[in-house]
Amino acid sequence: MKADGDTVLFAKALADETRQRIMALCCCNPVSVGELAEMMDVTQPTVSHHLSILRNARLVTVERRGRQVLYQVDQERLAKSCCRVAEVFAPEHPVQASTE
Amino acid sequence: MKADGDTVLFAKALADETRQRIMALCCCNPVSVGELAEMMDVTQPTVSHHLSILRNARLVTVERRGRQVLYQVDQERLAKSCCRVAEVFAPEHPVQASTE
DNA sequence: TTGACATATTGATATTCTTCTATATAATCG
DNA sequence: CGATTATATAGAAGAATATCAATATGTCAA
Repeated sequence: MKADGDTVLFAKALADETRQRIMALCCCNPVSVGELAEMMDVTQPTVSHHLSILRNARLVTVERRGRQVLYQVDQERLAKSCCRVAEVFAPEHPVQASTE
Repeated sequence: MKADGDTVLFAKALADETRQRIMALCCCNPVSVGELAEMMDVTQPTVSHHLSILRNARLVTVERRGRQVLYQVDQERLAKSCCRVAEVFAPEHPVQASTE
């Protein structure tokens, strides 16, 4: 398997401490933007900005609930991206089964 | 498993197209800095700079051979880092066995 | 429709990162 | 040692990114 833009997009989306904190907070249940901003020491626009990057990399799912917008990590997608990175850069390492 | 600086360091090291190309070129056999620079359209200092970042994240191993320095992806370390990311941010996803 | 609330977008600023040229360090050979 | 080759480091310029305040957009309730 060869590298392509996907692996770069994925790594860039992951390559920020604030984004990783956001992802840790909404890895296992939907969380609103406001809740995220409140739990972290950054402003709401900053959270929105990071969420848009995560959305772009398809690492989160979005669900509107009234006036709130709930975000949650797309665990399957994230796990697949991780596997893909391993397949590309560590192809000889004994590893989980590929999905292709 | 909780996130820590390691996952950020790992993602940042991976988050550059040039570095991913370097890693693809030396994923499966040792390659010298000069060879890398020649195969890519960047200068030798640029390659050295990126290699130092990869070294810092322990994603490559280094071996001196005469005056050349050979770099190679540490596949085991890379695969483990990938698994760790999946464990942290997709803990509920059915996945490869953890090493701890 | 108006007012209140939740999120997204804009624009500005500061920081971080990538890349280059120039130079230093390290190793080998005559 | 001095010359040559290979890699690393330093310093600077430009691009990309993170963050904030201000504001726009969208949604609900009265």
